[in-house]
Amino acid sequence: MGVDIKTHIISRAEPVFDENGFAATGMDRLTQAAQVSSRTLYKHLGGKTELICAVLDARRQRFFDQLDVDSVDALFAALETWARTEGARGCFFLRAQGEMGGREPAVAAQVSNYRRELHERIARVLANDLGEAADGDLLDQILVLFEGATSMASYRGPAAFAAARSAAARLLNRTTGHANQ
Amino acid sequence: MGVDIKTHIISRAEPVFDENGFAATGMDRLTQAAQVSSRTLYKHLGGKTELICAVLDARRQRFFDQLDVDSVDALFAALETWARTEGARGCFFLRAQGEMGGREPAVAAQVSNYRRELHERIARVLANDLGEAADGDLLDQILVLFEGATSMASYRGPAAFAAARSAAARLLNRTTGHANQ
DNA sequence: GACGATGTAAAACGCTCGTTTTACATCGGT
DNA sequence: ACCGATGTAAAACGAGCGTTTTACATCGTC
Repeated sequence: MGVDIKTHIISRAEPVFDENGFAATGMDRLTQAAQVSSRTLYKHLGGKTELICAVLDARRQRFFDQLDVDSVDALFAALETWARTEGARGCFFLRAQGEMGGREPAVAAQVSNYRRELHERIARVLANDLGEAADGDLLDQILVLFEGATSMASYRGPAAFAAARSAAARLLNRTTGHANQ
Repeated sequence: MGVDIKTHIISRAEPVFDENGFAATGMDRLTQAAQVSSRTLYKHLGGKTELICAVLDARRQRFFDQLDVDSVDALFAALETWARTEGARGCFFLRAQGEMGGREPAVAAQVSNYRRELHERIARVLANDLGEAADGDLLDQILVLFEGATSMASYRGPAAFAAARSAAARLLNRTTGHANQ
Protein backbone atom coordinates (compact mmCIF):
# COMPACT_ATOMS: atom_id res chain seq x y z
CA MET A 1 0.00 0.00 0.00
CA GLY A 2 1.15 3.58 -0.69
CA VAL A 3 0.55 5.42 2.58
CA ASP A 4 -1.09 3.67 5.43
CA ILE A 5 -4.82 4.09 5.74
CA LYS A 6 -4.76 5.77 9.13
CA THR A 7 -2.63 8.65 7.88
CA HIS A 8 -4.80 8.89 4.79
CA ILE A 9 -8.02 9.16 6.82
CA ILE A 10 -6.49 11.79 9.11
CA SER A 11 -5.25 13.98 6.29
CA ARG A 12 -8.58 13.82 4.48
CA ALA A 13 -10.51 14.59 7.66
CA GLU A 14 -8.56 17.74 8.50
CA PRO A 15 -10.01 20.07 5.85
CA VAL A 16 -13.50 18.74 6.50
CA PHE A 17 -13.28 19.64 10.17
CA ASP A 18 -11.68 22.96 9.23
CA GLU A 19 -14.49 23.95 6.91
CA ASN A 20 -17.50 22.49 8.71
CA GLY A 21 -16.56 22.52 12.37
CA PHE A 22 -15.97 19.58 14.67
CA ALA A 23 -19.34 18.97 16.26
CA ALA A 24 -21.23 19.66 13.04
CA THR A 25 -19.21 17.20 10.95
CA GLY A 26 -20.79 13.75 10.83
CA MET A 27 -18.94 10.49 10.45
CA ASP A 28 -20.50 9.89 7.03
CA ARG A 29 -18.78 12.99 5.63
CA LEU A 30 -15.48 11.79 7.04
CA THR A 31 -15.78 8.31 5.55
CA GLN A 32 -16.84 9.87 2.27
CA ALA A 33 -13.87 12.27 2.31
CA ALA A 34 -11.43 9.43 2.95
CA GLN A 35 -13.25 7.03 0.61
CA VAL A 36 -13.35 4.30 3.22
CA SER A 37 -16.14 2.45 4.94
CA SER A 38 -17.19 3.43 8.42
CA ARG A 39 -15.99 0.06 9.66
CA THR A 40 -12.48 0.74 8.41
CA LEU A 41 -12.46 4.18 9.97
CA TYR A 42 -13.48 2.82 13.35
CA LYS A 43 -10.99 -0.02 13.14
CA HIS A 44 -8.09 2.35 12.50
CA LEU A 45 -9.07 5.37 14.58
CA GLY A 46 -11.35 4.05 17.29
CA GLY A 47 -13.93 6.82 17.19
CA LYS A 48 -14.65 10.44 16.43
CA THR A 49 -12.81 11.86 19.43
CA GLU A 50 -9.65 9.91 18.66
CA LEU A 51 -9.86 11.01 15.04
CA ILE A 52 -10.12 14.65 16.08
CA CYS A 53 -7.10 14.25 18.37
CA ALA A 54 -5.10 12.63 15.58
CA VAL A 55 -6.08 15.46 13.23
CA LEU A 56 -5.00 18.05 15.78
CA ASP A 57 -1.70 16.28 16.27
CA ALA A 58 -1.01 16.09 12.54
CA ARG A 59 -1.95 19.70 12.00
CA ARG A 60 0.29 20.89 14.80
CA GLN A 61 3.29 19.12 13.29
CA ARG A 62 2.54 20.39 9.80
CA PHE A 63 1.96 23.91 11.10
CA PHE A 64 5.21 24.19 13.01
CA ASP A 65 7.16 22.58 10.19
CA GLN A 66 6.05 25.49 8.05
CA LEU A 67 6.90 28.00 10.78
CA ASP A 68 10.52 26.94 11.03
CA VAL A 69 12.03 30.41 10.53
CA ASP A 70 14.75 32.61 12.00
CA SER A 71 13.18 36.05 12.45
CA VAL A 72 9.93 37.53 13.71
CA ASP A 73 9.29 39.11 10.33
CA ALA A 74 9.71 35.74 8.63
CA LEU A 75 7.38 34.25 11.22
CA PHE A 76 4.51 36.48 10.17
CA ALA A 77 5.39 36.00 6.52
CA ALA A 78 5.21 32.23 7.01
CA LEU A 79 1.89 32.60 8.83
CA GLU A 80 0.53 34.57 5.90
CA THR A 81 1.70 31.89 3.47
CA TRP A 82 0.00 29.28 5.61
CA ALA A 83 -3.25 31.24 5.57
CA ARG A 84 -3.05 31.70 1.82
CA THR A 85 -2.63 28.00 1.10
CA GLU A 86 -4.66 26.50 3.94
CA GLY A 87 -7.32 29.13 4.41
CA ALA A 88 -7.97 31.38 7.39
CA ARG A 89 -10.96 30.46 9.50
CA GLY A 90 -9.62 31.43 12.90
CA CYS A 91 -7.28 29.36 15.03
CA PHE A 92 -8.05 25.68 14.42
CA PHE A 93 -7.09 24.77 17.97
CA LEU A 94 -9.05 27.55 19.63
CA ARG A 95 -12.10 26.36 17.72
CA ALA A 96 -11.47 22.76 18.73
CA GLN A 97 -11.20 23.86 22.34
CA GLY A 98 -14.45 25.80 22.15
CA GLU A 99 -16.39 23.00 20.50
CA MET A 100 -14.97 19.89 22.15
CA GLY A 101 -12.42 20.86 24.78
CA GLY A 102 -14.98 21.25 27.54
CA ARG A 103 -16.34 17.75 27.10
CA GLU A 104 -13.31 15.89 25.77
CA PRO A 105 -10.16 16.15 27.91
CA ALA A 106 -8.09 14.45 25.19
CA VAL A 107 -8.93 17.30 22.82
CA ALA A 108 -8.07 19.87 25.48
CA ALA A 109 -4.71 18.14 25.94
CA GLN A 110 -3.95 18.44 22.22
CA VAL A 111 -4.82 22.13 22.33
CA SER A 112 -2.47 22.58 25.29
CA ASN A 113 0.27 20.87 23.32
CA TYR A 114 -0.19 23.34 20.49
CA ARG A 115 -0.11 26.36 22.78
CA ARG A 116 3.00 25.22 24.57
CA GLU A 117 4.81 24.62 21.30
CA LEU A 118 3.66 27.99 19.95
CA HIS A 119 5.07 29.71 22.99
CA GLU A 120 8.38 27.88 22.66
CA ARG A 121 8.59 28.58 18.96
CA ILE A 122 8.03 32.31 19.37
CA ALA A 123 10.60 32.43 22.16
CA ARG A 124 13.13 30.65 19.91
CA VAL A 125 12.50 32.86 16.90
CA LEU A 126 12.62 35.99 18.99
CA ALA A 127 15.87 35.00 20.68
CA ASN A 128 17.42 34.22 17.32
CA ASP A 129 16.25 37.56 15.93
CA LEU A 130 17.52 39.63 18.86
CA GLY A 131 20.70 37.70 19.40
CA GLU A 132 19.71 37.16 23.00
CA ALA A 133 16.81 35.74 24.97
CA ALA A 134 13.84 38.12 24.92
CA ASP A 135 12.14 39.17 28.11
CA GLY A 136 8.69 37.78 28.79
CA ASP A 137 6.88 41.02 28.10
CA LEU A 138 8.10 41.30 24.54
CA LEU A 139 7.37 37.62 24.00
CA ASP A 140 3.79 38.14 25.12
CA GLN A 141 3.42 41.12 22.80
CA ILE A 142 4.48 39.05 19.81
CA LEU A 143 2.16 36.27 20.92
CA VAL A 144 -0.75 38.72 21.04
CA LEU A 145 0.06 39.84 17.52
CA PHE A 146 0.25 36.23 16.37
CA GLU A 147 -3.12 35.33 17.86
CA GLY A 148 -4.64 38.57 16.64
CA ALA A 149 -3.46 38.09 13.08
CA THR A 150 -4.87 34.57 13.06
CA SER A 151 -8.29 35.73 14.24
CA MET A 152 -8.47 38.89 12.18
CA ALA A 153 -7.37 37.15 8.99
CA SER A 154 -10.63 35.19 9.03
CA TYR A 155 -12.53 38.30 8.03
CA ARG A 156 -9.93 40.84 6.86
CA GLY A 157 -7.50 38.61 5.00
CA PRO A 158 -3.93 39.75 4.26
CA ALA A 159 -4.42 43.14 5.97
CA ALA A 160 -4.25 41.28 9.28
CA PHE A 161 -0.77 39.97 8.56
CA ALA A 162 0.48 43.29 7.25
CA ALA A 163 -0.69 44.99 10.43
CA ALA A 164 0.81 42.35 12.71
CA ARG A 165 4.07 42.43 10.80
CA SER A 166 4.54 46.17 10.93
CA ALA A 167 3.50 46.30 14.57
CA ALA A 168 6.04 43.61 15.44
CA ALA A 169 8.76 45.51 13.61
CA ARG A 170 8.04 48.60 15.67
CA LEU A 171 8.01 46.67 18.92
CA LEU A 172 11.45 45.34 17.98
CA ASN A 173 12.65 48.92 17.37
CA ARG A 174 12.86 48.34 13.63
CA THR A 175 10.96 51.29 12.30
CA THR A 176 8.91 50.31 9.26
CA GLY A 177 5.66 51.71 7.96
CA HIS A 178 5.19 54.52 10.45
CA ALA A 179 7.60 57.22 11.42
CA ASN A 180 8.96 56.81 14.94
CA GLN A 181 8.46 60.31 16.35
CA MET B 1 -44.29 41.09 35.35
CA GLY B 2 -40.81 42.48 36.08
CA VAL B 3 -38.95 42.17 32.81
CA ASP B 4 -40.57 40.63 29.78
CA ILE B 5 -40.00 36.94 29.27
CA LYS B 6 -38.19 37.26 25.95
CA THR B 7 -35.43 39.40 27.45
CA HIS B 8 -35.24 37.07 30.41
CA ILE B 9 -34.79 33.99 28.22
CA ILE B 10 -32.12 35.72 26.13
CA SER B 11 -30.09 36.87 29.11
CA ARG B 12 -30.23 33.43 30.71
CA ALA B 13 -29.26 31.71 27.46
CA GLU B 14 -26.15 33.83 26.88
CA PRO B 15 -23.89 32.30 29.56
CA VAL B 16 -25.06 28.81 28.65
CA PHE B 17 -24.00 29.27 25.04
CA ASP B 18 -20.80 30.93 26.20
CA GLU B 19 -19.83 28.03 28.41
CA ASN B 20 -21.09 25.07 26.37
CA GLY B 21 -20.94 26.21 22.78
CA PHE B 22 -23.81 26.82 20.39
CA ALA B 23 -24.23 23.52 18.59
CA ALA B 24 -23.63 21.47 21.71
CA THR B 25 -26.23 23.29 23.81
CA GLY B 26 -29.62 21.61 23.72
CA MET B 27 -32.95 23.35 24.04
CA ASP B 28 -33.63 21.59 27.32
CA ARG B 29 -30.67 23.30 28.96
CA LEU B 30 -31.91 26.64 27.69
CA THR B 31 -35.44 26.14 29.00
CA GLN B 32 -33.98 24.94 32.27
CA ALA B 33 -31.68 27.95 32.52
CA ALA B 34 -34.57 30.35 31.89
CA GLN B 35 -37.00 28.33 34.03
CA VAL B 36 -39.63 28.30 31.31
CA SER B 37 -41.30 25.54 29.36
CA SER B 38 -40.15 24.76 25.84
CA ARG B 39 -43.50 25.92 24.54
CA THR B 40 -42.98 29.38 26.01
CA LEU B 41 -39.47 29.59 24.61
CA TYR B 42 -40.65 28.73 21.11
CA LYS B 43 -43.59 31.14 21.34
CA HIS B 44 -41.33 34.06 22.25
CA LEU B 45 -38.21 33.29 20.24
CA GLY B 46 -39.34 31.13 17.34
CA GLY B 47 -36.49 28.63 17.46
CA LYS B 48 -32.89 27.97 18.32
CA THR B 49 -31.41 30.01 15.49
CA GLU B 50 -33.49 33.07 16.33
CA LEU B 51 -32.54 32.69 19.99
CA ILE B 52 -28.86 32.59 19.09
CA CYS B 53 -29.26 35.71 16.95
CA ALA B 54 -31.06 37.50 19.77
CA VAL B 55 -28.31 36.49 22.19
CA LEU B 56 -25.65 37.79 19.80
CA ASP B 57 -27.52 41.05 19.41
CA ALA B 58 -27.90 41.53 23.16
CA ARG B 59 -24.28 40.68 23.82
CA ARG B 60 -23.06 43.11 21.18
CA GLN B 61 -25.00 45.96 22.76
CA ARG B 62 -23.85 45.08 26.24
CA PHE B 63 -20.27 44.69 25.09
CA PHE B 64 -20.03 48.04 23.36
CA ASP B 65 -21.82 49.79 26.18
CA GLN B 66 -18.97 48.69 28.40
CA LEU B 67 -16.38 49.76 25.83
CA ASP B 68 -17.56 53.36 25.71
CA VAL B 69 -14.18 54.97 26.44
CA ASP B 70 -12.01 57.83 25.21
CA SER B 71 -8.53 56.38 24.85
CA VAL B 72 -6.87 53.28 23.50
CA ASP B 73 -5.42 52.52 26.90
CA ALA B 74 -8.87 52.73 28.47
CA LEU B 75 -10.16 50.48 25.70
CA PHE B 76 -7.87 47.64 26.71
CA ALA B 77 -8.54 48.33 30.38
CA ALA B 78 -12.27 48.02 29.69
CA LEU B 79 -11.70 44.82 27.74
CA GLU B 80 -9.82 43.38 30.70
CA THR B 81 -12.63 44.35 33.05
CA TRP B 82 -15.09 42.65 30.70
CA ALA B 83 -13.02 39.48 30.70
CA ARG B 84 -12.73 39.52 34.45
CA THR B 85 -16.47 39.78 35.02
CA GLU B 86 -17.78 37.82 32.03
CA GLY B 87 -15.01 35.29 31.56
CA ALA B 88 -12.63 34.86 28.63
CA ARG B 89 -13.32 31.94 26.35
CA GLY B 90 -12.26 33.49 23.05
CA CYS B 91 -14.32 35.85 20.95
CA PHE B 92 -17.98 34.93 21.36
CA PHE B 93 -18.78 36.07 17.81
CA LEU B 94 -15.87 34.28 16.17
CA ARG B 95 -17.02 31.10 17.87
CA ALA B 96 -20.60 31.65 16.73
CA GLN B 97 -19.35 32.17 13.20
CA GLY B 98 -17.31 28.97 13.29
CA GLU B 99 -20.10 26.86 14.71
CA MET B 100 -23.20 28.27 13.01
CA GLY B 101 -22.20 30.99 10.55
CA GLY B 102 -21.59 28.60 7.69
CA ARG B 103 -25.06 27.10 7.89
CA GLU B 104 -27.09 29.97 9.30
CA PRO B 105 -26.85 33.24 7.36
CA ALA B 106 -28.73 35.09 10.10
CA VAL B 107 -25.96 34.24 12.54
CA ALA B 108 -23.31 35.31 10.04
CA ALA B 109 -25.13 38.63 9.68
CA GLN B 110 -25.02 39.21 13.44
CA VAL B 111 -21.31 38.45 13.45
CA SER B 112 -20.81 40.97 10.66
CA ASN B 113 -22.70 43.56 12.69
CA TYR B 114 -20.34 43.02 15.58
CA ARG B 115 -17.23 43.32 13.45
CA ARG B 116 -18.40 46.48 11.75
CA GLU B 117 -19.20 48.08 15.09
CA LEU B 118 -15.86 46.98 16.53
CA HIS B 119 -14.05 48.60 13.64
CA GLU B 120 -16.02 51.83 14.05
CA ARG B 121 -15.49 51.88 17.78
CA ILE B 122 -11.74 51.47 17.52
CA ALA B 123 -11.59 54.18 14.87
CA ARG B 124 -13.55 56.53 17.14
CA VAL B 125 -11.46 55.82 20.23
CA LEU B 126 -8.24 56.15 18.29
CA ALA B 127 -9.28 59.44 16.71
CA ASN B 128 -10.27 60.80 20.09
CA ASP B 129 -6.98 59.70 21.58
CA LEU B 130 -4.81 61.16 18.82
CA GLY B 131 -6.82 64.32 18.34
CA GLU B 132 -7.16 63.50 14.66
CA ALA B 133 -8.39 60.63 12.50
CA ALA B 134 -5.90 57.75 12.52
CA ASP B 135 -4.64 56.24 9.31
CA GLY B 136 -5.87 52.76 8.41
CA ASP B 137 -2.58 51.03 9.17
CA LEU B 138 -2.52 52.09 12.79
CA LEU B 139 -6.20 51.21 13.14
CA ASP B 140 -5.50 47.70 11.85
CA GLN B 141 -2.62 47.33 14.29
CA ILE B 142 -4.87 48.17 17.24
CA LEU B 143 -7.50 45.81 15.86
CA VAL B 144 -4.93 43.01 15.73
CA LEU B 145 -4.01 43.68 19.35
CA PHE B 146 -7.68 43.69 20.33
CA GLU B 147 -8.39 40.36 18.64
CA GLY B 148 -5.15 38.90 19.92
CA ALA B 149 -5.83 39.89 23.52
CA THR B 150 -9.30 38.35 23.29
CA SER B 151 -7.95 35.03 22.01
CA MET B 152 -4.89 34.87 24.21
CA ALA B 153 -6.83 35.75 27.35
CA SER B 154 -8.65 32.44 27.05
CA TYR B 155 -5.52 30.60 28.13
CA ARG B 156 -3.14 33.23 29.53
CA GLY B 157 -5.55 35.47 31.39
CA PRO B 158 -4.57 39.04 32.38
CA ALA B 159 -1.10 38.76 30.81
CA ALA B 160 -2.79 39.03 27.43
CA PHE B 161 -4.27 42.42 28.24
CA ALA B 162 -1.07 43.71 29.77
CA ALA B 163 0.82 42.77 26.62
CA ALA B 164 -1.76 44.29 24.28
CA ARG B 165 -1.89 47.45 26.36
CA SER B 166 1.84 48.05 26.44
CA ALA B 167 2.17 47.20 22.75
CA ALA B 168 -0.57 49.68 21.87
CA ALA B 169 1.16 52.39 23.92
CA ARG B 170 4.36 51.88 21.98
CA LEU B 171 2.58 51.91 18.63
CA LEU B 172 1.08 55.26 19.68
CA ASN B 173 4.58 56.56 20.52
CA ARG B 174 3.82 56.57 24.22
CA THR B 175 6.76 54.74 25.61
CA THR B 176 5.72 52.58 28.55
CA GLY B 177 7.15 49.39 29.88
CA HIS B 178 10.10 49.03 27.49
CA ALA B 179 12.82 51.50 26.69
CA ASN B 180 12.45 53.07 23.25
CA GLN B 181 15.91 52.67 21.70
C1' DG C 1 -68.33 33.21 36.89
C1' DA C 2 -67.17 32.27 32.21
C1' DC C 3 -63.40 33.54 28.95
C1' DG C 4 -59.33 34.23 26.49
C1' DA C 5 -54.61 34.82 27.00
C1' DT C 6 -50.61 32.89 28.87
C1' DG C 7 -48.20 29.87 31.45
C1' DT C 8 -46.44 24.66 32.76
C1' DA C 9 -45.57 19.65 32.22
C1' DA C 10 -44.73 16.03 29.46
C1' DA C 11 -45.36 13.01 25.64
C1' DA C 12 -44.56 12.38 20.84
C1' DC C 13 -42.58 13.20 16.14
C1' DG C 14 -39.18 12.90 12.72
C1' DC C 15 -34.54 13.35 12.04
C1' DT C 16 -29.59 12.84 12.59
C1' DC C 17 -25.87 11.25 15.04
C1' DG C 18 -21.96 7.97 16.57
C1' DT C 19 -21.36 3.35 16.68
C1' DT C 20 -21.97 -1.65 15.85
C1' DT C 21 -23.22 -5.43 13.23
C1' DT C 22 -24.25 -8.42 9.32
C1' DA C 23 -23.12 -10.11 4.90
C1' DC C 24 -20.07 -10.28 1.30
C1' DA C 25 -15.70 -9.28 -1.82
C1' DT C 26 -10.68 -9.32 -2.44
C1' DC C 27 -6.14 -11.02 -2.25
C1' DG C 28 -1.34 -12.39 -0.73
C1' DG C 29 1.03 -16.44 1.38
C1' DT C 30 1.70 -21.33 2.35
C1' DA D 1 -7.00 -24.29 -3.51
C1' DC D 2 -7.81 -22.38 0.70
C1' DC D 3 -7.49 -19.34 4.78
C1' DG D 4 -7.06 -15.41 7.43
C1' DA D 5 -6.62 -10.66 7.21
C1' DT D 6 -8.54 -6.64 5.43
C1' DG D 7 -11.49 -4.20 2.81
C1' DT D 8 -16.63 -2.52 1.23
C1' DA D 9 -21.68 -1.81 1.45
C1' DA D 10 -25.51 -1.17 3.99
C1' DA D 11 -28.74 -2.05 7.57
C1' DA D 12 -29.69 -1.50 12.42
C1' DC D 13 -29.04 0.31 17.13
C1' DG D 14 -29.96 3.48 20.84
C1' DA D 15 -29.62 8.05 22.04
C1' DG D 16 -30.21 12.89 21.61
C1' DC D 17 -31.65 16.65 18.96
C1' DG D 18 -35.10 20.63 17.60
C1' DT D 19 -39.76 21.08 17.36
C1' DT D 20 -44.79 20.37 17.88
C1' DT D 21 -48.64 18.87 20.21
C1' DT D 22 -51.79 17.52 23.88
C1' DA D 23 -53.66 18.28 28.29
C1' DC D 24 -54.11 21.10 32.05
C1' DA D 25 -53.42 25.22 35.53
C1' DT D 26 -53.61 30.16 36.46
C1' DC D 27 -55.23 34.74 36.40
C1' DG D 28 -56.84 39.47 35.14
C1' DT D 29 -61.01 41.27 32.90
C1' DC D 30 -65.71 42.05 31.07
